Amino acid sequence: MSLRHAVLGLLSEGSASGYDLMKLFDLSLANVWPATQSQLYSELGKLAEAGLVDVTAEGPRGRKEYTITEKGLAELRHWLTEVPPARVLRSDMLLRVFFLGRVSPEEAKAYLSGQAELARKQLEQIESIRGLVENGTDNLSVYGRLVLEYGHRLARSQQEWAEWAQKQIG
Amino acid sequence: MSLRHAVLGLLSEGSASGYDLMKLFDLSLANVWPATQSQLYSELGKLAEAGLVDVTAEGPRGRKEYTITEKGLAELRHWLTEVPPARVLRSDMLLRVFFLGRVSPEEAKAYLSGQAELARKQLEQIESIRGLVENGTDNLSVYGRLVLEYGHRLARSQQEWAEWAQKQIG
DNA sequence: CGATGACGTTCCAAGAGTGACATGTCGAAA
DNA sequence: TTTCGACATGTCACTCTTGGAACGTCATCG
Repeated sequence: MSLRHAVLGLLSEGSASGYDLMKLFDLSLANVWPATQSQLYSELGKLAEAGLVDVTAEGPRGRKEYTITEKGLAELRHWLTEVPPARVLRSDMLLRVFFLGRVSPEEAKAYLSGQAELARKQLEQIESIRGLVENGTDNLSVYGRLVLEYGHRLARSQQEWAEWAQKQIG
Repeated sequence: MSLRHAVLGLLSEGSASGYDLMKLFDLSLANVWPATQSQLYSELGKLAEAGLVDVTAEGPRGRKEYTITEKGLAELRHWLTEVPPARVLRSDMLLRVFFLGRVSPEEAKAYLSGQAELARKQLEQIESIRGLVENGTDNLSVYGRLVLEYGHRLARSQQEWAEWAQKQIG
């Protein structure tokens, strides 16, 4: 049910077409709430039907510009302040750890060291992105930096954990 | 596609019925890969059809005991060692952070402090669970402790981040 | 002028996941 | 003996997510 709010959130920063939103998704929310093109367009349709957004302009190539309505804004605020975030952590990576006893200690260690390496790379990537969005005073940038910091801490934790976990084996 | 491997993983530690697996899920994998009863039973059906598990006994009340086959074990090992973990992080909690600019700084801070509190509680909970599974030398316990440690570090990171983030606002 | 690449939308099939409902059996305690 | 809680499986309808196909437009470069 959160894709709906992701879309409302982006539209609350300014009107956009489905195509625009796709690009926005890719460069801001992609790591937090991925969505495909087909999902986006169908969600926009539903949102319009529900009166949470309006089509406020039609451009060339059938372009439709969507604008959030008062009702949509109210829904967004309601979600932000009153709906408790549902935590559903689903981690393929951790699931495997449970069953590492099924393979040799060497293979288990290899898995964990692979994860450490992956986390290290991600850390680097985040640091490089950080430089790019250092300035930027729009809401999405300001709060996006908080999210980025979260990602940074998470990646560091993950790396340290994976290194620690390797030592626990064998 | 991972529920399938979660089930194979549990069955690799010993035969069990759907009902048994449900309980196992709840107390070990629940925080890593939640599953509902209906999902479990239908997955067991598919697994049996695919020859990755066998029904090796039928007990009272229609109980069916499932046992992993050689083919199933092979699939499990293949997944563990050769299939790269797909990382899909989807976080309702972080998604909201992006849009915190839509509400007042006070509300934004309240949200973050709520998250800090939640992480703190989770940390406590993990510490209490830790005491319970301290001993236990079966594979699920040994590797389960690695997962628990991950959860512990994650919760601590999250708490610290939420406290830090609050200070960035206003 | 023609090709190409970015723009832009819509539809569809299939698989996952959710939550509720239906349908019983068995053992033990009141 | 009735009733209750644990045991036990299965089905249904719905939503979410994925990935791809199909279709067409506009501007620009050679």
